[in-house]
Amino acid sequence: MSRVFITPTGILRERWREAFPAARAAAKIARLTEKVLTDTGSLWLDTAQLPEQLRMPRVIAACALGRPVVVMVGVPAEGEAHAFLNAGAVGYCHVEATPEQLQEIATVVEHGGLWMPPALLQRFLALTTRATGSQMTQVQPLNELTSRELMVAEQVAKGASNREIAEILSITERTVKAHLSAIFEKLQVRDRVQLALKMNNIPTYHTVN
Amino acid sequence: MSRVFITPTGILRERWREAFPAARAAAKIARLTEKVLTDTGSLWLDTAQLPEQLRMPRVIAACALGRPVVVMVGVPAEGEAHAFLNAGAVGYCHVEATPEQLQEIATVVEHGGLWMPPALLQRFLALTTRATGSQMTQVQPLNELTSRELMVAEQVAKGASNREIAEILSITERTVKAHLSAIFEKLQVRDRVQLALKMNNIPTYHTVN
DNA sequence: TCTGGCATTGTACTTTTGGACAGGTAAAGG
DNA sequence: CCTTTACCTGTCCAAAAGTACAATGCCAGA
Repeated sequence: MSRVFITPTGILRERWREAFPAARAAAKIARLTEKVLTDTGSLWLDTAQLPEQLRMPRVIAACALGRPVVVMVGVPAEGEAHAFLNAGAVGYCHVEATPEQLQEIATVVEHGGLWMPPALLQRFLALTTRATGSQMTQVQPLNELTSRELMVAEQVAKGASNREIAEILSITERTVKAHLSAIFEKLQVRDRVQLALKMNNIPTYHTVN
Repeated sequence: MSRVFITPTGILRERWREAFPAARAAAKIARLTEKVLTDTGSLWLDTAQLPEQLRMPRVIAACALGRPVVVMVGVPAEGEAHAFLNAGAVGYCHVEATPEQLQEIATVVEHGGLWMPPALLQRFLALTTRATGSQMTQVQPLNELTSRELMVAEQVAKGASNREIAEILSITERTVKAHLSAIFEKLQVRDRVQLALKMNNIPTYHTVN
């Protein structure tokens, strides 16, 4: 378990060292040694001094390493937080966070949690609730589906092929098709792509146009 | 620090005790003693056997106590997760979660983090992204796509057929296919359904299994 | 008991999709 | 000028998806 800080200067800040005496620093992701890459523990990305257009690529690159990534920023911004977390980061905090906070955050993200400033979290949840609130009604026609049909639909929603669905439900590929035909009819979609999107509450080509 | 489980039966499940040997159980929030109320540690609310209309009030009541609340459900549902977390809960998991998972979750929420199943978290973030309209978050290897390929991919993401895409982009259906082949290769998906899902930041069959 | 809905599967057929192989053009850069 | 890259198209083929028509078995409710 090791904490690694990616920061332009390549030097650990005082508070970082306070929080994690064993922490290491690197100026670039490319500089990381094999050993670090295979290790566990959180990865901290300092974007405070980074030009804006460079931040997202860095976050993505950091997340690609497979370790939980916390993005540290100079000025917290909601939109940016969205973007980074959506890109795979699991933490978003201020560069000047106190050592105690840093430790808390590390604990959280290293155990599979998500951390961001409480105020931001509040905003996040409010937003998603609103987003789904309006679309909850769209899930309604799912009631028309029989239990078996629903199982098929759920698999399609995850991108499974007919063969895979047949395998999973222990039925013939033919039967899967039969269910699908019924589903298309009931949900008023024309193919599996639109079904998959509908199951995920995503507007499709024909429902919007 | 104590963990308290609110469950209709008032009896701790096997795995809960395994996870937290010192845990306590209560049938109702009103039954909680003063001592418990002033203590710290997480509060676990079992809603599996609870009628639907009773759940939300319970969650709200539990959150009012000021301790981090984890809601445990029998059947995870996105809309419900939203609602509960928005009501103040900071954890959402299955009642049958393993002791190890429970411990992880406790660690996270007791350190100010948010915990929910990874797949759900994905959906959450994707949703907020769409809700806020921050398009800049088209992440991942989408960078590798050429402009034309991106146009095709975006149409697929909306559920369009090859013929429709050809029409929209004023090219041959054959060309659409050519672009699609390139896209599949670059994004590591096998068909248009998985592409559509990936474009919408939704985990697919093979990426989760 | 009869009926209707559900689940299942079959054969046969059409459409759509995706891949293999093989080109052609146009723009950008060394 | 030559190479690379993106873009576009063609033919051929195979697999997957989807439809039409038909049939069987189960089970719950009238």
